[in-house]
Amino acid sequence: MTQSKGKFYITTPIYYPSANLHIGHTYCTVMADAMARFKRATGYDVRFLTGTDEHGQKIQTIADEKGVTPQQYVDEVVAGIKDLWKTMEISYDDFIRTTEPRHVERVQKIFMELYEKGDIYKGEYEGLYCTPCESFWTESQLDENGCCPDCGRPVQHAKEEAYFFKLSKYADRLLDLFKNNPDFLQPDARRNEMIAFIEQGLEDLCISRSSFDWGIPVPIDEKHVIYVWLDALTNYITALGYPDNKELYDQYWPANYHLVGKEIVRFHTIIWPAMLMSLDLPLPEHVLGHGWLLIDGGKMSKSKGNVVDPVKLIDRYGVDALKYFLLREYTFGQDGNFTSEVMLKRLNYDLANDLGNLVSRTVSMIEKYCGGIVPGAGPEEGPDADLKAIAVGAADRVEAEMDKFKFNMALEEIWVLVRRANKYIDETTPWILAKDENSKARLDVVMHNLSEALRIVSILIHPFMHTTSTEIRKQMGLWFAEPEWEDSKTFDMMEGEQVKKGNPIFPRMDIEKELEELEKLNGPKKEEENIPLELKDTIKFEDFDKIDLRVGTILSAEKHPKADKLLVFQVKMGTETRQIISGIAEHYKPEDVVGKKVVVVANLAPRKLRGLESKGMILFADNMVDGKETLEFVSTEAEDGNSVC
RNA sequence: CGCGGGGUGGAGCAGUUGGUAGCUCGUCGGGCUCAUAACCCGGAGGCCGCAGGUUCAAGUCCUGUCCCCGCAACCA
Repeated sequence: MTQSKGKFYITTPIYYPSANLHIGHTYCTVMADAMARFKRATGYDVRFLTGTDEHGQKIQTIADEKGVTPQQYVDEVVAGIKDLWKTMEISYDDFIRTTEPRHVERVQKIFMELYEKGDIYKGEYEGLYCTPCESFWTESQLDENGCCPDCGRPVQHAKEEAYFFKLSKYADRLLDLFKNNPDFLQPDARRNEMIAFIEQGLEDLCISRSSFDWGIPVPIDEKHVIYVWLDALTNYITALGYPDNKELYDQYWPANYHLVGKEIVRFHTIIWPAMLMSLDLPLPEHVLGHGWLLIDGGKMSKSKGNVVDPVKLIDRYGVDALKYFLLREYTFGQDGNFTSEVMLKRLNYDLANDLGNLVSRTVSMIEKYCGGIVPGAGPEEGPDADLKAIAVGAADRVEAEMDKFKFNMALEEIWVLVRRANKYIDETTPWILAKDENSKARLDVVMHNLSEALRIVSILIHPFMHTTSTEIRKQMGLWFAEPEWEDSKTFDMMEGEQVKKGNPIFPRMDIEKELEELEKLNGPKKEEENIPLELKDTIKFEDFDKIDLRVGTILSAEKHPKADKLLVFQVKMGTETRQIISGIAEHYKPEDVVGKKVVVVANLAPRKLRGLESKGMILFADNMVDGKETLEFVSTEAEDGNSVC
């Protein structure tokens, strides 16, 4: 075993269990896992942490809707998440849940530490309050008339008691952090964003809430619960036992890498460091913000119905295929497009054609020409030297790329070797050598060299796809030995192993057919099974009856002078003509809608939109055509002013 | 002048500190038959959005400009 090169602490975000995880979460976790395994393989003392962030109003609301307690609700979802990670063979060392007593207690201690330092104070969340909306607004959020941006009614100055963290106090030190440590946050582009954010002025952070109670109680004030920042971010140290059981903490903190999505970079590079500064603790060495997986160029979202479920892909293609694809296809830090076709192609070309086929042809030939026994080394000829050089040097190149978190390049380096080995077969033409008894010695050398190449490949891919690695080693007669990273830097280790042909490690797929299958898996099947729609809360008939729907005719329409997305309509409903504004400018030109008969919510409270009043709401149906969203009028031929029921 | 990302051969992308423009797929032609109709070789195809500037030298730095995409402001 290699001597330890030191500790390596890597974390994923703790995920919010308000829904099942999608491929984006999987992506992040797969990267962290690959890095953790790679670091373990190369001799580091690794700690890999993931978990779930389980408090907050949203969870409480969902649980209420489902008629269970928040704890029951998160227990169920989290069990599912752990199952997924188990299926995906994620090698985390610890899984922290923010509802666990160890976390709750430690967060409260940390709260007290900050409080005693004087960095938490009880203040008043002061703002402009809209009573009907139960919302606070800042000056800049108000509409042009100084009224509530939600309902357009006047707001009052109001105060609500809350606890604050003195974030502003650390602005200068945070700026220094970014300016003196260019490696702290990567990719670079994000750094400028953060600096700009700090320079525009940091406000103290409200870290408690009294409007809901699903959270960790503020230790000195039972009316409040600790809000997400202090609760969630601290998981990275509470999981290590800070502050009361510091053995692991002393061993692993500061984190080498926090892996996070680009949407939460700010929390991890401003709020989190500020809290650590206040606690007088070392800061994480690096925060890496990865990009998003986009579907058809847009964000994945439930409402678009384009969420990609990793479980379906794993069921069909296997864990290693999915991991390989995610790590190979995308550039760290950048958004990437996910489509089934791109994935299937990648799997076919790289895994089936290149790697799978290489294993298959090599094992076949050893069985056919060498009685299934890997021959020993022999004199070097022709392309041997080149193959050896690439094979033996691959590990260093992989290490260099992995140090930069370039998973795609690291895998590419391995595939350079895979392709070189395929080429080597063509160059040495073993099937011709086999025809001549005099070439037997050369044939043996060729088979030996190919076996070595595959042995090295099996070691190199182990951190990324260990199941495949194991299968290759099984077929190559190396089942008895654990892959050791350092062994990938030496040639000529094999002799006498008994190879055994198995099933293709990655069967080639018919992409057209697979696409159809995937389509079936996601699409119309639902209709047959009559799966209930995901709906808002059920309302009573009396509630529905409050809505007065009327038929109207659009007399005129024009673009809102001060807004891109809004159209201003004059709608005639029987005796009355009134102004209604809708956010459909991206879908309709004003001249196309004049004369349309529409259904209007006629008794909706008026509201100002960008300065103009809208009295009511026109109904539209959301329509997805070829992945593009359009809006269709809900129309009728009935007379203006008549009610719709 | 709200914030940010991006514009590189037909498609999708890489391009580190400036030094002959790469990869995968597709396409055209060829080779091979050990292998999962897989593998290997070769060709065609790019004024690196546009215009200036710095430099011996710029896709790579600077300025300006056009276009696309997120987010935010407004989608009752």
